[in-house]
Amino acid sequence: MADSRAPKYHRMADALRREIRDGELPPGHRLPAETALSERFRISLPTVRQALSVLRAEGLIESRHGVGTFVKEQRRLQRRSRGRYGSARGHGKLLTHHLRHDIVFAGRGEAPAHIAEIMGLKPGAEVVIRRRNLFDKETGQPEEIGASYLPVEVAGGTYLEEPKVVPKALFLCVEELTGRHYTRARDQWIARMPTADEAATLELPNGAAVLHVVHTARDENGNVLEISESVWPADRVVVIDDYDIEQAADEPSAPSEV
Amino acid sequence: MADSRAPKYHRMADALRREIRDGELPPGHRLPAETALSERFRISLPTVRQALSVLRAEGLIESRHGVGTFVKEQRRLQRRSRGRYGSARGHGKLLTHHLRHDIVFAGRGEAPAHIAEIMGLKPGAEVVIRRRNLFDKETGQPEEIGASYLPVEVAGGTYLEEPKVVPKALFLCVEELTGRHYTRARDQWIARMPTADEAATLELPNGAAVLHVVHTARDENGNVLEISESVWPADRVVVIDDYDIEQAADEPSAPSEV
DNA sequence: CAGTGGTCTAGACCACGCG
DNA sequence: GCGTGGTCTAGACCACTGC
Repeated sequence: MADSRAPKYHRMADALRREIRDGELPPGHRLPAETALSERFRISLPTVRQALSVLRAEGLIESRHGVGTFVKEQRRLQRRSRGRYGSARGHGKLLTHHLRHDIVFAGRGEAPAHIAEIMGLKPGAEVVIRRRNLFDKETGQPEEIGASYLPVEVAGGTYLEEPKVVPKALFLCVEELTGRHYTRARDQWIARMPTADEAATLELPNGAAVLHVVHTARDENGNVLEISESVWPADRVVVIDDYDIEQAADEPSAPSEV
Repeated sequence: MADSRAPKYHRMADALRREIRDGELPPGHRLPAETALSERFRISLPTVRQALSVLRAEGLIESRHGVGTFVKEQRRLQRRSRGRYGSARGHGKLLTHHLRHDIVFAGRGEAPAHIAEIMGLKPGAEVVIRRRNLFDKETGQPEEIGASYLPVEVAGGTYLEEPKVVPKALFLCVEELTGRHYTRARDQWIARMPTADEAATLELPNGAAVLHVVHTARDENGNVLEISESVWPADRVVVIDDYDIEQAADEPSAPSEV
């Protein structure tokens, strides 16, 4: 860490990183101005900015134009993936009651390429789409971008095409409407840089990544009932999945004499 | 995208990004030297470098010191999370046969803070640790850093303390050795910047993120049997979870005459 | 208005990989 | 030796925020 042969911006980033981790620079604290840091570390302004850009990419600091550079809250908020069904089977409640749901869109639309591919449809085929943005009820901060894609034969002509909050977990609505059963699921996890739209919606600082999960649910015949995807600001969340582990089915039944 | 009021480095990044997406700059292709890009876009060298750093952070390009800047393979390799048990219950095989396992360490050690906290132990308490690095068998490229932490009362004195590849999925070993059953699990997903060690082990380019999952498995009494964590290079993988969706327990049993 | 970070330039020198 | 990207400097001007 204190390698004196390391680049200056690297050593400066290390020094500031340590001060942040050790609490000398607590969350919310304003760092000295770049010109002040330049004098303190005896490093030129461009190099100071390079060091800060490293910490910005790590999510440790955040710069506000015209205001200053601040130590970010390091607390990651726990967010629940929508990929679990066990608890909702019991009470049917949504797990996101502390978030405000904004239905951005609900109705028919063209399936994005990666969705059409999973569903086995041609690119641009029509599906039922529900888009929503989720905000923290207290701070108003955007916390999640969500979208659900349902085949027309599953959700066409139902209230799922209407831009209203559904009365219970989406999969319970689909099962009730179709009589088909959610049987098997696949979650695909990706971390990547945001699109311009995502960066704007989630109010992401420059260089921040997103965590993206694509959840595909199928019935017992392998037909897709629903694809839902969620996009979170990567540096602000830890996404949690709780689930039961199925017990061994082929476990030999205990011999009676043992 | 083509906003003429956008910063130069942003417009240049957009232009190159489009050329890469459209295949004009195919994967593996070498970009013109920074000096050539500077002339082509009529942008100063530092600003060209700023534009390239954006694309580097997105994982679209990779620079090799003294050689050049190249378009990266955009294929994300599918990696399976170790959080699923269903299929392994059947055949007991590991799902990572296309990867080479290097056991880095196996034995007693101090639990890292976040592991000790989940286990309800004091920081630095002794646990059984198994660390491994996984490499692609074909390319030799590092693909995953893995670690498993087991309470001493679970794995102490067993062959799990020996630095050898286990004969089957770890959870089957633990169930066999202890007679306890994996019952409930929690996965915690995080995307973050790598530590210096991780960046070196995974051969990550500057600014690349990692995808990190902490998997906690408990028995029917809620006691931790195992915590396993995996760290992947975020821009090279999509991590897949397949699982069965439990059917409604309160579903009315089918009438016999139907 | 003063102070801040954001953008941009024109250089210089070094470190690396390769022929 | 040559061309490459990596590091670093000394500036300049602009855009934003808050007083």
